[in-house]
Amino acid sequence: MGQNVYDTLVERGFVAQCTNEEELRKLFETEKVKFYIGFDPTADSLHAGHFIALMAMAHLQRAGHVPICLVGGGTGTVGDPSGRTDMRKMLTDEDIEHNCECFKKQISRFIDFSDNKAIMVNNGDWLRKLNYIDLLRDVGACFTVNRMLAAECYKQRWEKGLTFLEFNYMVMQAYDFLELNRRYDCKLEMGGDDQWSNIIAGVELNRRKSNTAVYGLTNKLLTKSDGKKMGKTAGGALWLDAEKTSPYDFYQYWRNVDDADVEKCLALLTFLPMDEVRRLGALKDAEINEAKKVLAFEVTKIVHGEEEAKKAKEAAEALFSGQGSAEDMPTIDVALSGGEKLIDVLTQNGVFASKGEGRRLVQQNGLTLNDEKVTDVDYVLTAADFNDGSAIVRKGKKKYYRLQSK
RNA sequence: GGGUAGGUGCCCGAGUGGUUAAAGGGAACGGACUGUAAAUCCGUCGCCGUAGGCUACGAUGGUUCGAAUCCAUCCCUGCCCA
Repeated sequence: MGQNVYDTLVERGFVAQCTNEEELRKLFETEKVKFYIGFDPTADSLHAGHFIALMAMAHLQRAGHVPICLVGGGTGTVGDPSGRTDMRKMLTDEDIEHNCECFKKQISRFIDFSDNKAIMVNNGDWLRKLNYIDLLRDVGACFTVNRMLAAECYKQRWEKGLTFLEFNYMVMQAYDFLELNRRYDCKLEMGGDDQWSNIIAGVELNRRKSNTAVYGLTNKLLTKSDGKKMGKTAGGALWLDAEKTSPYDFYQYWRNVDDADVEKCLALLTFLPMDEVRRLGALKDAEINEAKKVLAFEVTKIVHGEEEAKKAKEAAEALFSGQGSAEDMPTIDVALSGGEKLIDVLTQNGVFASKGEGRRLVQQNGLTLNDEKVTDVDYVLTAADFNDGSAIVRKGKKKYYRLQSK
């Protein structure tokens, strides 16, 4: 113990920008700080990008501070333009509500809400009731357009145009911070580094309206060493929902991160002590695979639980070490009535997006059935392909599927 | 409202009457190499398929033997002016 959480966050690589490092550090020492992070309900699951924020939140909670998890039932109706080149899709009220519920469930898995150790709020509760004129007079007067226009987060939009609707996002988020400060004495807002403009807007609004000193802190975004965003898979985002990204795929994602990113990920995404993180991160060449295994296991454990993490790990090791006969690969039921073409079956079950893709894969030697390369595009499945009712299909090098005859 | 530049495949972006399923790049996918890494190299990259066909260049109509390319109307976006 003893280390200031602020330093913990710095040491683990979370901190990108802070409004006032010295005062915030002091604040952490002198009181239980209520702090908030907002999550806009843009989809029905959180993803890897949110996870890093949740980890930061968890570190602070472990240090005795109180997280306020805000789901953006109000701000979600507007859509944050920060750093984006395109306008966000407008969501229906039903979608927003549904997504908020999904977020709440997921957040509850990472943050301890027992005994008022954390608070969950929805900004729709206050934003949706606001009266336009009142808000303009009360809050709008505190912002100058000149300053807003200078904000970094809109730069991307100068080419494409920014709607007035989106331009207001910053005002709403700033208002959230003011509201949370009034309701809960919330003194700190955190968020991804892309939120910096919105966060300082809130800090300034609090000062103007309440003459209150509050703070802002941004987390580094999860990027690869080459600067590209991390947490993207072929199918899009790396979701925390097991239905959208299976624990196995989730495990594999981290198992395969670049060498250069392993240490950073261990620090940000696991609770391992830093000396262990550094030890693992220092491993070289093939050795670093050990670090990746630890990373994948630890992250999967936090997100999906120890059971699932073990299963994912075992499945992966079985598949990659020898001939895989693991139970945990995606299973496809096949009703053999004679004449089923392998490609058709796999296409129908979404393994290929189209038959053309499957045909191509076979032509390029990328499809394996029970450890034998499939060379015939029109290969027809027979009972002989199934051992004990199942056949193993491998797509490319790493993707396995089990066909099960019924 | 006026002027002007645009809307092309997952994304960016060339193309301006036939040889264009549409250059180039990125992403993605497969192969080689490896450490289930990166980098690199090779291949693929609308759908169905033997040929061949079908669907596609904002939308709808039209001109033409033939249109992403020409015309009309409409929708959307940027910029400038009001």
